[in-house]
Amino acid sequence: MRNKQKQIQLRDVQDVLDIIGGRWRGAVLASLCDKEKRFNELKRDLGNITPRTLTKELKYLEMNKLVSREVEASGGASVLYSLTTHGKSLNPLIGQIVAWGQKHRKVVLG
Amino acid sequence: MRNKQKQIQLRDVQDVLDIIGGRWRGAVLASLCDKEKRFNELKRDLGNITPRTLTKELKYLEMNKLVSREVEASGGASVLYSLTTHGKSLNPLIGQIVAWGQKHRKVVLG
DNA sequence: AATACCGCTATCTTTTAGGATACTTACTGC
DNA sequence: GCAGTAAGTATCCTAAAAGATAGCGGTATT
Repeated sequence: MRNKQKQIQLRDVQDVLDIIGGRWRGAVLASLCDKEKRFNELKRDLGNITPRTLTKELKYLEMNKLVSREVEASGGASVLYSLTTHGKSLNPLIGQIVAWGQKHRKVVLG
Repeated sequence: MRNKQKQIQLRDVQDVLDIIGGRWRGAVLASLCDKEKRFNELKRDLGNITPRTLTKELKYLEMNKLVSREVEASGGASVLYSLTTHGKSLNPLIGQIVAWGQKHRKVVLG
């Protein structure tokens, strides 16, 4: 049983790393933590992500219920991406990641 | 300034995800959180990782001072991999990852 | 001497992620 | 009606990650 538990944990770790891993997903989420954003705003924010990749990442995150996409009804074309409640629950996790990252840099460089 | 801060955070997130990200690294670390292990023990633990990949991941983690490798002097060939102090500092983070992962599965499936 | 396990390394192939670039549709303002 | 911006799609290409498979040097086991 102990072993089964462990297997589940490993699966959890892999799941989560799948979600926030990769070159961009974590960054997209982190950027949306700040506030909701539009497509091109995100694009600028992330520096040199290509639209193709950004689209894919956003779709993936939507599928995983972390991000919601809403078209603003009236006015010009404008789509808002924001974190869902579930997505927001990642916030403390990302906070810890950032904190550890800063510590890590010191350890490796120092 | 606010924006610069944000840039730094994004870099941190990406750094960390580089380390614990990918298909296997997080799982290797999580498995070692439990206790120190030998090569084949890790291999069995992780299910279907190939030796080639496991070797590479372990080397990477060693380089980043997260894992230490020690050959047991006497007796049969036996190598112990364990977390360094720095590696252990990842423990709470991994704990949170597991916790969030479990919650996430419920949200996505439920 | 034969078998078997440990800790790998080597080679080869497949899969995947992601970049580059161009194009499209829809609306706004002039 | 033309340019500009937003929000993407479509197509093609490359590099890197990881899988499959085989083998090797050592030890210990019988």
